[in-house]
Amino acid sequence: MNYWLFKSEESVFSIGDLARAPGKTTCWEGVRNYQARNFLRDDVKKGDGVFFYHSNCDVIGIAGTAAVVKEGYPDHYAWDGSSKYFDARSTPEKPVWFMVDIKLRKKLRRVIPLAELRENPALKDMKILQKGCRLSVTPVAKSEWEAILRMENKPGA
DNA sequence: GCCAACGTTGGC
DNA sequence: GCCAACGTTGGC
Repeated sequence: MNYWLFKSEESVFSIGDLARAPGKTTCWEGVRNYQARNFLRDDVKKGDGVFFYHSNCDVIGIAGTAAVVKEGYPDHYAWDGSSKYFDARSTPEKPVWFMVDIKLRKKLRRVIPLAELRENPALKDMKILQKGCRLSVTPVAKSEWEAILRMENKPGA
């Protein structure tokens, strides 16, 4: 059982969108970075915990939690010519890109802002907080997972 | 295999 | 909108 953080631009797909999705479940399509692809293909397992992170928006931070309900499988948007995620290098025979399915566990009572995450000493080694980290899928340590969940009810603490 | 140019990400 | 940091591309 591992933990992850998935980034999403709030205006593209938000925690609210996930809550409204059928079965509160969505596939995590469109990851087009090899390092993130490797995580999705090889390491993200059913039952793993996922932090849902809003990027590029007013309140940047962790908006909710989700669980992996389906392990890595080919991202078929890559071979859909009409998709913005199309990539001719990927075929059904030799898929290049992979995705998983996640299901909403819960929307947090507040978005835990990035600035607060940075202030928490328990999170100083967290991947997402490292300078220049642009990976959209990153591992989260168990201690980090628990520390963040404790922040939900402690605004400004 | 090097590396400059370019495109993208994402916080601010 | 700006710009730093990063990943990818492609010429050599």
